[in-house]
Amino acid sequence: MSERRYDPKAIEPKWQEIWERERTWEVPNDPENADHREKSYVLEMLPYPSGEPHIGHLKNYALGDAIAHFHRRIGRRVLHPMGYDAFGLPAENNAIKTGVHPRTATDRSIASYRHWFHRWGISIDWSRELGTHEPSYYRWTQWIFLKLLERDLAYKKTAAVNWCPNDQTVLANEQVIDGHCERCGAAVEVRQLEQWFFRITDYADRLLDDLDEIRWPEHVKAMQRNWIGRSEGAEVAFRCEELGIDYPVFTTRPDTLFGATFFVMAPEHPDVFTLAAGTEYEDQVHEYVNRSLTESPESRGDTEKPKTGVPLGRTVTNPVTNEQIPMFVSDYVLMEYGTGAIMAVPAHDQRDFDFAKAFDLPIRPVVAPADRADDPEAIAAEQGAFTVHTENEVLINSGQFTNMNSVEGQSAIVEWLDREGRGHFSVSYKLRDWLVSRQRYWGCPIPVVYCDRCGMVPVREEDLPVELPDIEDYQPKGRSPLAAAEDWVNVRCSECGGHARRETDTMDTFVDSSWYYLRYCDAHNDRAAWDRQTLRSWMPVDQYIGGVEHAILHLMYSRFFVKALADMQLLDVQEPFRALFTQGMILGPDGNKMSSSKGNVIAPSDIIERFGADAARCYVLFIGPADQDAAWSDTGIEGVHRRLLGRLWRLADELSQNNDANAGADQPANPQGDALALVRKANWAIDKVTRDTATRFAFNTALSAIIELINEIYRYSDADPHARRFSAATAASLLFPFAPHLSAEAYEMLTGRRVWEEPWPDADPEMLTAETFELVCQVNGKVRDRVHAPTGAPKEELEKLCLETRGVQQHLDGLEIAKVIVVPDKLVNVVVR
RNA sequence: GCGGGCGUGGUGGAAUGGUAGACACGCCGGCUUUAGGUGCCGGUGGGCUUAGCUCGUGGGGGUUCGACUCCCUCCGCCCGCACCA
Repeated sequence: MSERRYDPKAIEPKWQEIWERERTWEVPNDPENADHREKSYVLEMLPYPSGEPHIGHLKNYALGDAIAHFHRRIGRRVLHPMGYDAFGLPAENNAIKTGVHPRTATDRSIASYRHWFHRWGISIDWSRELGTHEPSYYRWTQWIFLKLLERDLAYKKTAAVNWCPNDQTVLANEQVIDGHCERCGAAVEVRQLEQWFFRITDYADRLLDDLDEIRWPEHVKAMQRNWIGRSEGAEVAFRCEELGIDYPVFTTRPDTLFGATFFVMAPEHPDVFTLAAGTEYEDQVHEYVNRSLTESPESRGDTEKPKTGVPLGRTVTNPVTNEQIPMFVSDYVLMEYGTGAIMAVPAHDQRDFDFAKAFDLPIRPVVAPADRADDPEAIAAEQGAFTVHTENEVLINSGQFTNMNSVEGQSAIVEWLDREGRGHFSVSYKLRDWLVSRQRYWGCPIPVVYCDRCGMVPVREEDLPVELPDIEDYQPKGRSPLAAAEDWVNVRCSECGGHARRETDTMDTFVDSSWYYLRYCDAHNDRAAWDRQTLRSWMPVDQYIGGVEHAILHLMYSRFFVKALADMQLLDVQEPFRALFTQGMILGPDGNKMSSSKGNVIAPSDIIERFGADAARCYVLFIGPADQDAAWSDTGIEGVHRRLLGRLWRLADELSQNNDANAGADQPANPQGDALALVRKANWAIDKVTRDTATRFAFNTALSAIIELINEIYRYSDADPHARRFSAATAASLLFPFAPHLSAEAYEMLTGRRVWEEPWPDADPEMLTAETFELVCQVNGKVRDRVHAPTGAPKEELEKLCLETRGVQQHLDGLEIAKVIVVPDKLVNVVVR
């Protein structure tokens, strides 16, 4: 007789075929909301198709799928689609190396990803599948670009931009990490180039404020707040009398204005040469500025290096003291923040202090702790008496503002400046406009042409898409490879019919992925990017799941898109992703990030081959809290394979052999003894798994509860088969979101029904409590005994039971009982002296 | 420097202010097996004078009848940002 055993290779394809054939996970659009079920849009970040999916993808989609399945079975109408972020540099770099068209390599990868998502049994509505590189998709990416252009939210300007010499393209600020290209790691250079930008800075305040409205992890919100970098302060004008020019500065500490003893400009400031012209420092300034501009952003940004700079040979007037203070140029002042010039307050700013020391400039304290305000000399004697902005500081050496606390002093000084016309309240941001043009081939063409006569002309909507032409040479040469496609570049102007040339830059791929979740809602619409009514029936995404690496880029850009499109009355939400879950990484068995160079890569295909998709999916969720990193363990997945899946399968196999007509799979009516204990355990598991899955995404503890239930069914091997069958069917039902194939198989064996068509089980409240419980008996907070007590017994009875126990008696010896705390149905604590 | 988070057995980790260590890995033992593996059952924080007692959640302090959990403080680690005025 051949041994019957759990065989995922037989089970998994069987169910995958059924789901495919019956299109089980497809969900129709319902713009009129005729279906009254609550909608739920569950979405994992779309993959970038490169090679084969890795273990991180498996975790991402196992997570999302568990949520999607759970939502379906609690009665929601679930949208769970899939697509591919298909434009981008890796495919293009591969094309340069191999000559294979990026589309060929990309489509091959997409086929692999699609294959594996099926093989993993992810419940996707495949009817909505899309790739951002398909003209039917990027036609609408171009349409959105034109909408932004119409609203002046897309614009072109010459600016100092980050240039990656290796990838031969510009990069967005967000794509520069420590002065290096986030993609290839080459040191980034600064170049003056004409580029396309999206005006995301217009949305800075709304992007900041609306973070309060969404359920996102605190650290992701913190990163976005940090990146937007809003600071409140004042803009103050410092006048250079010799040239008769006002130079505004931004400061967050206008209360320290009396301590501004010098003035510093960024090397990029357009006026530094004008200012230095004719002074003794003219040559030195030229030399210093040229050196600064050629220095790498990385070494310039080094906060450890000593302060350097050159005097400009001019002075400006401090508007409150009327003193003439000297002007300098120094590379610690950044052109891109504030006004590119600062007032320097060396007594209260470390950087200004360092500069003052290097150049022997006066350091004048103007803020002091309240208890030392009468001793300005002592404060002045202390080097670097830096302060923080609190209610406990007062202004000193500050004219009419002296003795005010620094908070009221700040507003008083700003009001005074305002009255005098020397300054005003102001807000500054770190956020810069989003640079979206790239000098590369494999991206969405920017839909504008440059007419010899009319200048820049947007492509007409009816002429979209501007299709990406095939080219011979993908090699970037400092301009887009598209520029060489002469047939494509040269066109007739849609305005005047004259000669025009196409824009040859393509868009940053983050533009493509900033709106894909909108397209899923109405994926086949060929008259519009989406129907507003249809969009309203699905948006926003109720649960978004992905890696934290997209905390700023993708998640900020998508929020900007939605707000801009909402302002154009094209959609009806203000935020794309109502809730966000950031999954932790799966590390190699050695605890390091997986990389082929370390040789610690676990390939999903091997794992699926050895243990099956269900085991792989359960293991990555069982390994630890899903938002935490965790190291892969081969023995760990074996445990899930054997102790969870194998044991459940054997139970189903054993119990389904029993054809006793009485042994149905529904909850037995009046269980007694072991059967009762088992039925209680099953209901406990229902309650536990439901709460862990619905509210906290604690899949690790949900799976633990299912394992406990299965262990219990084994332990009660002699219990009434009906109770065992019910418990096993319950385990299968609860396991379905995590291990859909085995669960479907086991559930069918036990009940003859399809588990995904069953509602999520409800715990029977009667079965969640027993008639007795174990009363914990404490003396002074220490457990001294335990005793069985009737559930719901009055406090007096519990107190009496506790005091009678031997363990408690032994610790009461000769002591006086001061107090007795009773927690009903739980414990009694006797406080003695 | 600023912001976010973390610190519990040999390991991954459990624990609405109420029995610390669920569940799993590993290890030990038993049964089944010709054997190995599989399977099933049991044990497994440290110490001690072991019916029990005692110590124990990074260190110190506090609140509380009771603290892994709340507050203060120090130490250590991880992540993000960073001459941002």
